[in-house]
Amino acid sequence: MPKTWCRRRDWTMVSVATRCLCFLKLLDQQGVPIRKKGGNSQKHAFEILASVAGELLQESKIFVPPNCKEDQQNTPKNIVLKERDEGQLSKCNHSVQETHDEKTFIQGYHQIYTLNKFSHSQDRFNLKACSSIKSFDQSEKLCLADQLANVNDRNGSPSAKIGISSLVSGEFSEGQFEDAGAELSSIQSVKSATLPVTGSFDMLEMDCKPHALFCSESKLKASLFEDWITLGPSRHADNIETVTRDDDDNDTGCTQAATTAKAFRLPSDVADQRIKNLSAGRHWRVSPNLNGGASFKNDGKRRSFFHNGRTSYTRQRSQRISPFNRRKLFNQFPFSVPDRGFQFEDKFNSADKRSNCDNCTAAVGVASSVARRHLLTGPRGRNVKLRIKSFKVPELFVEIPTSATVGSLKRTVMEALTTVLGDGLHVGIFLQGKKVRDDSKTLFQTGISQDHKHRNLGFALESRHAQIIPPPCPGEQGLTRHATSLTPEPGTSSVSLVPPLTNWNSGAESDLHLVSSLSNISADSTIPNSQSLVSIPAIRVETLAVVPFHHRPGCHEFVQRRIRRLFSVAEVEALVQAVEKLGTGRWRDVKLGAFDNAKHRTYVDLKDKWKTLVHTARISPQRRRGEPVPQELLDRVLAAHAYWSGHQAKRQLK
DNA sequence: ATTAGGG
DNA sequence: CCCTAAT
Repeated sequence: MPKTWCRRRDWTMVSVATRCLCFLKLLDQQGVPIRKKGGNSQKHAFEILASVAGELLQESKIFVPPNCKEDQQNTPKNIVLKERDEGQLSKCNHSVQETHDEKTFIQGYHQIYTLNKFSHSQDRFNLKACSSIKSFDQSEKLCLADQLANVNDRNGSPSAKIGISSLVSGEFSEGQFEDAGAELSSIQSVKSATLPVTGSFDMLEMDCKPHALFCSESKLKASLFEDWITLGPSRHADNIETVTRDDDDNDTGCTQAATTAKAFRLPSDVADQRIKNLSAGRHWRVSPNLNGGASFKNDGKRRSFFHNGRTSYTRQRSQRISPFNRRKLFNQFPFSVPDRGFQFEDKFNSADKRSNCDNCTAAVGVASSVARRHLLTGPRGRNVKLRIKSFKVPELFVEIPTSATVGSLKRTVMEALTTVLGDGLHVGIFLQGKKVRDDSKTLFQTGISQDHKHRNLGFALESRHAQIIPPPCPGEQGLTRHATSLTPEPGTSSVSLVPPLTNWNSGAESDLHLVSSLSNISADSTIPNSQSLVSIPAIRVETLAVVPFHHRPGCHEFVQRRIRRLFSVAEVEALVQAVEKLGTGRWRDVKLGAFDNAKHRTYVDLKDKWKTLVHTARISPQRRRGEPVPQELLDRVLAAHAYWSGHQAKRQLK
């Protein structure tokens, strides 16, 4: 029988208190006497809270409040972590999603497991998570300090400095909670775990800061631990997905440890496995090789069927992270994954909350080396040379009985692979960490053509449509069948990664040229991992979308902006005319009506332009800059604006 | 996906 | 032109 464990992945947007509650409840349900003092259970619960606190801290959902005080008696050097309130959040320009209905106050270390109703006077939670810092090493503390500083900058809260210095000086590191036990628990175990390398990466143009690595890792650790803690015979199946893996001999003991609620030591190989599984940006459930069908789903809410027939809905973590957090993390962890799962290193190949798993996040290590003599505009334009070392296939999830043969395992994996590759993938492009969706931009405009060393290009395989792949017929649903049904060129059947890529390319509609060039070349090469030098005519790549890649905070962290394109008088004229006709609230219609074939003008652009036009029309001609707009047009702008404003006001009155 | 508005 | 919030 395969080993099974559960994990919970729906914490992200829950409030601090709720999380703590959940964790504690969970412990309780698993038989850990969380309310007792001393002993392992206390330590365990504490570490859980530490894990939560660490994660929250990294997400900047909590901060060190001004009134941070030390609890002289029990916790000499307490850090008080406080959930941000709405005011602060809005200052930071993001919203708070937490529900504050569970008002919980966790008081100090010795009472940390006692959850009291938080009576009144404050509508927020305090989490004294002093010792949570304990399990962080110096680098992580630095990282946390960074984040605190960041928060600090935004909030202007001087007291966070205290927290920072304390963190950095390591004041909280040791010796405060002896009774928590000297044993390093699973947090540490997990921390030291690294992911098996499953893909190749091109680190050519990357330099990494050690502490950034630690940050990512600690974050990973937090979420991993958080997930791991739900191991065992859990009773809430609703939010838990069951993960099964086939084990080799070594795993038995480890898995047992993992499924025992009280065994908090997480063996590193289990940790590896856990991380690996956590990293499942996408899950594939492949039924045993001979009977039963493979069923895949890759919509936002995956629904997987278990052997026991239960269903489970799991939302992808990535969708639960708030925009703020997303950006925040982005800033903090230069090497974490941008939205679509471009990844630098498998170590961070986690179920990173940023990797949107709706799309097959096939990560690609790419070295963008840009040739010199280019010119994008015009037929004799320059070319951009891209070397894509490898495509990383989206994570597969395979379930197979331990009694299966190695050969059948291979076939199963291949089947899953073929399915995902045949599932109409397309290429997403990242430039400096950001994905560009505007296919109409040229490489030149997006900056791909520029020869910047620090500029990184990423390609990712993304699913074209979030549709459900019907389970194959039972029995003979092998690779060939998949290949046949899902790809235009049947029978390209060699069991390797390259042919599927080719097939997929053939099936792709847009972005086809680049992709086919790539795949053709890789297909040509005999070595699967070979590096292909691909020369792509600029014109053909024109349809590609590109996004800037992210950088580590200190360094030239410029995000590639869209190229500024001034509105010509003719465009202004068209805009004015359209707005005169349609009004100021129907920018989509304006776009469709007057700028439908101007791909680079979005309705937002038009709206913005109208805004500036109104402004321009109101200021004195001397203050206007740029290409002068005829006064006649400006007058029309003012007239139309006045008219439609009044119109809108009237409508609102009614 | 659109709209509205601040930056 | 970017970013967000709110629809």
